[in-house]
Amino acid sequence: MASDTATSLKVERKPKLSETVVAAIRKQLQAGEIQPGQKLPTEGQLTDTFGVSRTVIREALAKLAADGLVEPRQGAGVFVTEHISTMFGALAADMGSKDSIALNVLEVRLAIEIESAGLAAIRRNAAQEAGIQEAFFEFERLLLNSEPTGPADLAFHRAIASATNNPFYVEMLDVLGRRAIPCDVTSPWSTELAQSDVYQRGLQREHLVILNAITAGDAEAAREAMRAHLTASQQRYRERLHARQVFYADSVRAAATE
Amino acid sequence: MASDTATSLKVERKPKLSETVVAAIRKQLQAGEIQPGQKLPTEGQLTDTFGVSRTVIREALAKLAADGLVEPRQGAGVFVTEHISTMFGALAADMGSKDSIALNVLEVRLAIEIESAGLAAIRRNAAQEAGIQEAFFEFERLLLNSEPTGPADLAFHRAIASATNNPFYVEMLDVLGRRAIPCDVTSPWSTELAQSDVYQRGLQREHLVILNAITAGDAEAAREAMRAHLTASQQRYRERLHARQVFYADSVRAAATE
DNA sequence: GCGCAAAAGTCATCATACAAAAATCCATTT
DNA sequence: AAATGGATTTTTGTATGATGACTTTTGCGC
Repeated sequence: MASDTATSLKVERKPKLSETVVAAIRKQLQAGEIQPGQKLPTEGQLTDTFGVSRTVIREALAKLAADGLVEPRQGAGVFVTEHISTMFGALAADMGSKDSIALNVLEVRLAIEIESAGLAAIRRNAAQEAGIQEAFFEFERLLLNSEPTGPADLAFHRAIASATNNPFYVEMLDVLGRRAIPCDVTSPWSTELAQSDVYQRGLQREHLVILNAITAGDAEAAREAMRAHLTASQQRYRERLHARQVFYADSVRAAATE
Repeated sequence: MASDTATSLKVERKPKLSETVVAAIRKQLQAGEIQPGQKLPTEGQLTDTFGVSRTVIREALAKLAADGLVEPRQGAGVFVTEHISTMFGALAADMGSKDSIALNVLEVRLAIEIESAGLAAIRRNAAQEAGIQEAFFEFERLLLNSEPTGPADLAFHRAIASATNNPFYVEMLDVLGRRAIPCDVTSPWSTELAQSDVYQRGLQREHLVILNAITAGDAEAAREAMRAHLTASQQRYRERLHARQVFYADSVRAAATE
């Protein structure tokens, strides 16, 4: 009964065909390959390009329509919705890669993620909960193998946003996360300290608190755990900025004295 | 801009068959006729009970699954999700996808504003605190003069976002607020009930709690007050959507009998 | 009883056909 | 020549039947 998720380390869900199609079209829409208000290829064309039946295509389009990304009109075609991408476009446009901006964006992301953790604790279903656990254990596995954990970290947060059943949370996270990823990933100056084992162990410990709160269905605890995690990440980010500053100062001084 | 539907009083929506089925099943789920974790009737049975093709049934089930209410398992059946938020299911029950999107956006805005209230309590400077107070008393003045308070309400929230000293918060608020404004402003269908004096008095009372918490520098209290305010607004929004639905149903019935 | 294979039930996908609405084309009319 | 109106085509919505994959249950042999 309730022990279904107890021992399920790997969930190995069957990726339904329609979901892959949804992902593909989503990517195209986010890349702006089809402008808002414009018509998508017809169902017939899509069946050809993706090599699946019209049933699958229709299911995928229905899902996109449910998320408000497209809008089918009988006899006319399927059209890209206006407002969504413009919103994200506006946001994504004017944040560069400056550190001060990154900190501000991180702060907005904090707001989004705290609330999404709380909602995930309430609204998640079994599959979504399994998805979060899966990402958690993937992080664990990579950590033991000393492989880069960045993607798994992102996947963990993304799974939580997805468990809110509000598609805007995950979209928001995608847009914000692409610009300012707090933890590690491929920032050119965070190669050594940030990737240390104790550092990542600490991350995982914080993740566990979040995971426990969500599986327990405790929204308040989930929010608090996520807040603690992200404020700690914020702090680590600041420290790294400071460390880089010190490093530069030292190198400048060394160059002057030699 | 968004007033394209203002002059078209009649519902120009063709209710897709699947949407009818979705509404029906949603109502059943909400009524608790099928307990969480239990299996729904099979697709074949549903085709009989609703008198539509299996295509429609599948589309409806896919939509319910997209909202996280049910969870299909190949070879086993379609099961009701364990942790369903009755709130969400209820509010998305019988409205078009457009309103459902608006509610999702509103939910994101809730996340942003809660955190911004907390930050404003900590980071505000004297001028910003004065700005928040000014907006508050402007609302009061308009209320006494029976003038529309919409802009002042928006200004109050904007002043709080501005007091975070993080420009992204106010920008976020602008982008989100332009799409889905929860309070009142110029929604074409919120002319009477929503503008009542007691309604706006209630808003102002909630505003006061927020203002007090911010001026006291109590971030936790500010967040809680803002959360209370916005969830209450969400509730009011829901009720208005429902009222509109009833209105349309009445007008349709009247048109049929005349 | 227990284990295992067969069978039935169920969702996922495919293929085809027709209906309905919109867009386009074209002929008729002004 | 321009405009109007209807016929044709395109495209989504719905219906139907069939097949495969997966899950659950049943039944059989031991």
